[in-house]
Amino acid sequence: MDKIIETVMEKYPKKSFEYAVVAVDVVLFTVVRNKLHALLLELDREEFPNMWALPGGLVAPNEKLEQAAERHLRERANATNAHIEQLATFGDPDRDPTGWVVSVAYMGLIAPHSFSPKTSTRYKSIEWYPVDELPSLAYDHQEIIKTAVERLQGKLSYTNIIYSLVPEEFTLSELQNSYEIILEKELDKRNFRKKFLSLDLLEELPKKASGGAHRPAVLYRFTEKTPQIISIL
Amino acid sequence: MDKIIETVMEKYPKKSFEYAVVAVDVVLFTVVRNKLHALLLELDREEFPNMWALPGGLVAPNEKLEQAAERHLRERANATNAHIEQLATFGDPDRDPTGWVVSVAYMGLIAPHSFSPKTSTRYKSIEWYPVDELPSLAYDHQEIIKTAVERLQGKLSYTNIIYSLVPEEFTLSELQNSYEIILEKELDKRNFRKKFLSLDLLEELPKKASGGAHRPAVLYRFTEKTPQIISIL
DNA sequence: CCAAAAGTGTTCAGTATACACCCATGG
DNA sequence: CCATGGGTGTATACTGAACACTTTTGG
Repeated sequence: MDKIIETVMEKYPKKSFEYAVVAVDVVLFTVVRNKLHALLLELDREEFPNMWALPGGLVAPNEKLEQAAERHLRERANATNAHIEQLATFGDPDRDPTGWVVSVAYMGLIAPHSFSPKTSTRYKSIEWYPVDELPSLAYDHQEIIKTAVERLQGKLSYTNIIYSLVPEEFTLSELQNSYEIILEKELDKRNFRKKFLSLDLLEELPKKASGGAHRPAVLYRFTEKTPQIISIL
Repeated sequence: MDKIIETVMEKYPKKSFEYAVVAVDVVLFTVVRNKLHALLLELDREEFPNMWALPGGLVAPNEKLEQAAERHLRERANATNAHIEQLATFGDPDRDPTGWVVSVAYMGLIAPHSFSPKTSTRYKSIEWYPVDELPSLAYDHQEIIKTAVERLQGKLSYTNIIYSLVPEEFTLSELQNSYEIILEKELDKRNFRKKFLSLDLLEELPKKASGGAHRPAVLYRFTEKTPQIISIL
């Protein structure tokens, strides 16, 4: 698989083609340090000095788009088991100065600390960036991230996908906190708990969270981790 | 522009490529005869005997994806002024037997009778088909239509896009009828009128609809035809 | 005993739903 | 005068929003 990609890379021309190069880019989100973060790679190319980009790359022939997105997340960032879904496709002729590259963007969601990003070749570094403090971004990746944030905010309100952004076990306060950070608004604690527990998506665990100088919180777990349409907030 | 496309068509190989061919396909919807219809073209190719396909075709280099979608609607079906938005991208390696074609699908909405489809070369005929009585479809166009119908149903409920599916002037009953057909459920007349009029999207016209053996209905018009997020039903 | 987060119910307002009859017209 | 679709109001249930104090723990 990688051999094919390298072959394509060598042939990658500098100008427009009659055929397009098809790429995938993934906006991988997680919530840490009270901010929504996206995973970014620092480019090591002269055309883009000190610029960052989304994890992604070419799609191989005989490869499905979603598989390509998963593969690049794995190869570039060592991330597996993220929930990913297609976001939108960006194909403006001038979006990549090196030629006609049509990029199918994906949104990925992953629980914090569930993998350790490691730099791959061709990149200087890999970093989680808060989406409101992004560095200088290559291509149209700024626009892609903006689209992804809006999609995430929208889907939080009518689906259960939050399950892929929190750890296996979590407290209701942590869950509420994730919503507040992503939706950028405060929620009422009593209303949130009442509503969320009534949805029957969670099971209470026998143990409790400890660790602070305060009353221990009950730990919960999602009973089902498959996407569902439900009115949440 | 067309010359470039023909050039690409001639080179269109029979097997996989390292570069993909990028195409657009449009699911153009309208509501007529109490059914949701999609526009289809009858193929004239040996590989697909008696099969139908969505209007669409290749994207030219230096062309934006959405422009390509509009152009193909125009060239293949003589349709202009449809509201179109990107739906999803379909890129499975085996979705097109002739090679690796990545298709960016669009959803289009157009008022009934607002254009006259005319057959272009390379197609035997062009026809509106009810989405629940589709003919045999080429490629993965069945799946694309299914995705489009679901998207349309979803967006009707939280946006004002119905404006692009009804004529310039319409009665509230016609509007309600469009909702009922697409959402596949009956709505209460009094509640529908109360709700819709309270949204302040419509203006009443001085004239009335005539034509039946019954009381003439007030005609309305959308005051604004730009997409908005609003809770409708 | 103090600080910190966990946990818990009720009231109110606004919105969604259910429901039935008279009106204006053409034929 | 009759068939057809147009047009109207009220009562009830439900849901979202606002709001403050007690509990449990660690230090």
